[in-house]
Amino acid sequence: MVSSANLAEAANLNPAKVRKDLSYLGSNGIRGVGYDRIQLCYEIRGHLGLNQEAPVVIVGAGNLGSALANYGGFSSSGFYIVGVYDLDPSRIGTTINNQEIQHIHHLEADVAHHKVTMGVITTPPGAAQDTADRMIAAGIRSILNFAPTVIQVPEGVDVRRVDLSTELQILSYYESRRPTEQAS
Amino acid sequence: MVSSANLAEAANLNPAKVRKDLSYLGSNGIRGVGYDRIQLCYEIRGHLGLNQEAPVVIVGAGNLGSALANYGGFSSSGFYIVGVYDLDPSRIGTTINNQEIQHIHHLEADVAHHKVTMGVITTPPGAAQDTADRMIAAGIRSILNFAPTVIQVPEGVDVRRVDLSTELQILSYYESRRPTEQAS
DNA sequence: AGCTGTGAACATATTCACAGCC
DNA sequence: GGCTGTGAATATGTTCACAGCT
Repeated sequence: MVSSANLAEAANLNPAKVRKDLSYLGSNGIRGVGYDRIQLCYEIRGHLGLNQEAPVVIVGAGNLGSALANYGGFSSSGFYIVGVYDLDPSRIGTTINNQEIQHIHHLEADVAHHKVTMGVITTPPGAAQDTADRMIAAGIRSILNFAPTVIQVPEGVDVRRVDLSTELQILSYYESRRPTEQAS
Repeated sequence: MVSSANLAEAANLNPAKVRKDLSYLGSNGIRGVGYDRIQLCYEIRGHLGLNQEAPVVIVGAGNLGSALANYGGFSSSGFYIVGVYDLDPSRIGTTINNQEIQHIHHLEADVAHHKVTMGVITTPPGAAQDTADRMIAAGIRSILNFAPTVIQVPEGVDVRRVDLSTELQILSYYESRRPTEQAS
């Protein structure tokens, strides 16, 4: 069992906020006792839609694509990597994390067969738009774009662009605002 | 020149919010006209601390470390990569993006010499804590941790943990909430 | 005329504080 | 006794609306 005070401390939050937020998932705490960890995890994962495995494809088997295919948290968060695709013949047929890299022309059939709705773009910037077009034509409706390019998509397709340098900028912002530690 | 209405449209925001936010940087718009793009960029970059180059080190020259070292936006956002470090002899001496990968034992001297305050951890999870300890001992005060591990740091050191699967989870959440498109 | 800067109005988020249950 | 669930109180964030400058 875990109390709202425990959770609040771990997350640097106010206990009342923890309780109020959890109450939106339906009341699953026990008064005088706290929350059951197992049930709570299940409840939260359910609300986030992580209890059923979602199939994804990764296009671009460079360093970033390989890193994602290997990323432990990726598969453990309820995602199932249907395939990793590339154009470069020297990469095709090699394996990353037991995934054989496929030629991009396998994309359409795989997406259809596994009913894939989400795609990850880890290509060089120049290839990102073409990749997105191809994904969308194949039936993908949600795209995670790691390429440093803004891609155009039709109405109804959802894109999230992730810029890896943003986090460093945030860190740097706090770093630049530190009170200068000076001997007095 | 660009108006708050232009910016608001591009960012999917209310014009008043744009104006209010920009007003916190000091009033640099011209009434009846708008904001000067050049000056605005300069002003914003200045406030974010991106006008001076900040030195960073990357420890872990695997796929993710390599991807970061190559990442265009990384260096163009005002960061200067002092060095990329690893333990694996087969990686040391190879180059990524004109950076020769160094043995980790060069870390301390490089951090001191370039007055590095920020470090990026892209090691396997098992090595993350040791890496952090070593960075902190060398004088680093802000750490960006891509390894899927929670690391312990002393008071006064700032850590940001980045989980690459979080963005996919967010995308997946919206995907799961889509109104089901059904022929009527 | 057209757009900024900003107080006032409104909306949303967080915290308090306590009744209710175990 | 101890912890949840939640209305009421407070704090924060957003938008309106308009005076004031160019």
